[in-house]
Amino acid sequence: MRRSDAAAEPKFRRAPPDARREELIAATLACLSRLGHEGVSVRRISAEAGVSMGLITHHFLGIDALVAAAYESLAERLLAQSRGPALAVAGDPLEALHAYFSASFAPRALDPAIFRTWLVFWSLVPHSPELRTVRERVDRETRATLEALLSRLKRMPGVRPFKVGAARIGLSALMDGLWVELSLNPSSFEPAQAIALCDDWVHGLATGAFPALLALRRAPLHRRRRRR
Amino acid sequence: MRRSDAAAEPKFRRAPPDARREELIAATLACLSRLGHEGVSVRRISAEAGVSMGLITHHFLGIDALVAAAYESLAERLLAQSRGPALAVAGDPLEALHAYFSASFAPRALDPAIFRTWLVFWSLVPHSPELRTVRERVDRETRATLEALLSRLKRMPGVRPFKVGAARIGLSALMDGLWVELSLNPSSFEPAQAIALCDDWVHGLATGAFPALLALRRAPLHRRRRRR
DNA sequence: GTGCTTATTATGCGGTCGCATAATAGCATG
DNA sequence: CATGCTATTATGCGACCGCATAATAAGCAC
Repeated sequence: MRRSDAAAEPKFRRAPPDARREELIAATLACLSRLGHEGVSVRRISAEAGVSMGLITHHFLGIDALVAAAYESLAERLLAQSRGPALAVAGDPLEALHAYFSASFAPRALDPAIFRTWLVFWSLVPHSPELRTVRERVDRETRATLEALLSRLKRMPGVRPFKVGAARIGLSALMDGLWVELSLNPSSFEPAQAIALCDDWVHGLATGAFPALLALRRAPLHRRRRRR
Repeated sequence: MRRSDAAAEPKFRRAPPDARREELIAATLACLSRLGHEGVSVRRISAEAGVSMGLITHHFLGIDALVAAAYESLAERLLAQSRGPALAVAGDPLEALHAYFSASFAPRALDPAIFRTWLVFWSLVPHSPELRTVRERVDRETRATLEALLSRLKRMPGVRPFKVGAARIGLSALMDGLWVELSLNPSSFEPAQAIALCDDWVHGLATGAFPALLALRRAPLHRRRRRR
């Protein structure tokens, strides 16, 4: 094989660490979305990335750190996809929220593969400190985004005052629940209905239909009474 | 060891199939709640039950059928725990719904082990026809329960008419979302707040705060128009 | 008791897993 | 063109996996 000596192509390419890390993250997401929890495997992920197993332990502290990085990557992407359209609406807070809902229930957000991936993350949260850390940061961003939108709504004239924090809990729960059901059983209802239910919820919030969420004027401390 | 000949205890006991099946289901639930998806293992489950691996394939068509049976067992138990208190309230539909919420967010329903188990079921749904079948039946029962409660509410004087089916979708999504968040992060809010949010949602529904859920009087067929 | 049914166990096989360790080679630097 | 750093591969090891198959024995009918 004398001829190949000169044109011998390298047996592997040496990539800058950051690029390699991105490749591994992409491969991880591909495995998780295709195989679910069975995709969490050093062998599978490295094969998907077209590299050898050792690279994972070399570029990450371990498989858990890699999965956590993948979680962060996907979560940031999804958040950006929902937040972008919402923040693009400058005026009416109701429309901004509607844009957020529409983007959150767009087809690409309802891809079953994403749900499969998410289940893996959820099931790893209790056992993986790295994943829990990432999740806390991602959660904080998501909360901040939703609370910002709700705060805009609250400042709108004619809107009954409400507790932003508590409202965010309810709204994100409603959205998550709708997303889960739609992911598990796409035929159970239309995405448009999910959006309408979220819009309705916001409407109820704005019109003061939720007694427990109303921001009541607090009495001065010395006048507070505790029911017994 | 002549002595032991007479008192030789049996090497195993022969159980009636139904009882053995229950034991295996219990062992399965124990493994799933303790180990999550790693608990789905013929070896682990049979060890947990104190029997040999072969028994699983003997009493069930396979591991998938066993897991499906475990899903059904747990789901029925949880449903009964929530439905019982709700149906025990004969009078006020609002109180019946409140009882349903209270039971659904009681400590035993928020056990992290249950969530871990549930994640396994969810992630198996796409791949296991048996599990999907069971899930459809369980879902139908849950839907029926909630819709019955909502129908009672709808018949209450003074309550604005609404679409029961659509309302059920929203309410169960809200409940599921709250349950997921609480299971993932028990310290993010109090169970009592989850109950209050559900009560609020029902209050909004009853007072007609949800435009898209209002049961509008339908125009006669020949007068229907489709917007373009 | 005796025998039959079948619930139950024991064992082996091929495969994949994570991990550790040693060898290799790309590539920048001089 | 030589050299060193380190990204990368290759390989072996022990453990666990699901599955299949043959052997065993519990307990009921007679």
